[in-house]
Amino acid sequence: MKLPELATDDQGRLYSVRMREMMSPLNVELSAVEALAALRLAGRSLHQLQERWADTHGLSEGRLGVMFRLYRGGDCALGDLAGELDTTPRNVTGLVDHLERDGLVERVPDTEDRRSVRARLTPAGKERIEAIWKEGLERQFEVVRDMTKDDLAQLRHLCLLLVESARKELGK
Amino acid sequence: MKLPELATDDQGRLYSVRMREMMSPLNVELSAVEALAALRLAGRSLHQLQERWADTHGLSEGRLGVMFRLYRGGDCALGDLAGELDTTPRNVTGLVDHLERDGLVERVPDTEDRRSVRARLTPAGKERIEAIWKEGLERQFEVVRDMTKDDLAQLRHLCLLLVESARKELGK
DNA sequence: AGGTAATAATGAAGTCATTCACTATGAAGA
DNA sequence: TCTTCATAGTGAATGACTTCATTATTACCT
Repeated sequence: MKLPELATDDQGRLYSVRMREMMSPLNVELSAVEALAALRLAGRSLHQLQERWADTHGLSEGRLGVMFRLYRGGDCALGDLAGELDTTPRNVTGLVDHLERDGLVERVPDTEDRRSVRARLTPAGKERIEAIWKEGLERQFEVVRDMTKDDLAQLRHLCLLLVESARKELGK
Repeated sequence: MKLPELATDDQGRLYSVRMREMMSPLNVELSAVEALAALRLAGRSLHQLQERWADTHGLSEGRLGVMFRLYRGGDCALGDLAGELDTTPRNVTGLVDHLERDGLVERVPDTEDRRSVRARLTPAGKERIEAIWKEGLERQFEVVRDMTKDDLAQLRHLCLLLVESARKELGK
């Protein structure tokens, strides 16, 4: 997995040399293409980082997300978990299957709605997440070491703008 | 798949209401966590958008990436494809398997290095990618409609900074 | 009440992507 | 040469995630 060759433009901003070489003959406006490609690449890179770290604790990014949500927000119906974690109900079923098999989460029937199944951290699960979440945070700080708070706020804003826009497209 | 509730802060920037509610009792600096979560969310949203669109043309995001690379850059050894598409050689094998099964790409032995296998667009594959790539571009423009060129350049830069940083972490 | 439609979770089947192991080939050095 | 080591692609196994279909419950509606 070779890194894409990056260079700095006249405004001091990074760009992918290969992408510009490949796309410029097409004579189209590149800023959108480059930004979206960079975002996808960054997303994949962060995903890999998270996945690898989670793996050292016997978890995955998705399962970690479930556990952290349960730790911070208390037990929760599977369907609601799907909404909050931005994934499908079917996928949550799989993640919880795995966590349950490992004894970190248990399924609890919902007394109010018998269609529902709630997920809850077991004592072992709580212990596990308490032991690692601070380290996870540290790793996030590490990866943004070179960025200012304002950079981060701007990045957040631009990403959420895209989320809104993508949602609009997806909805129709 | 319920959307996360977004609001605007005092600087006019979007943020996730739920995330702040869940994280603020922890009393940690949120800008990194929020930015990285937003980026991952945006990445997933764009992925979904691409995947759905590609599917209407009988493709997937990954297979589309392979085809576009072959279209713009000519035929290419599988391993090099992996490097350029930021994925693993094994994954490229799978994508090319699928594309070959569909008659869009063919494997060609490399005369210079008999270990190597090169991928090449078939005439049908070339026709397919020529028919759709402009529409794909239009869809990208659509999704960034609300953003200025400078926004996009800044987004690109910040994302590539993160890519560099993540690479450093991954490398060790 | 009784029938219809929405909702919650899951089974089935498939793709993408990863890691590890294996094979075949190439390259470099004693 | 021949031994060793690196490289290219792929098989096997696994996990995440998706869509579609199915089952169970709940809500609605007249």
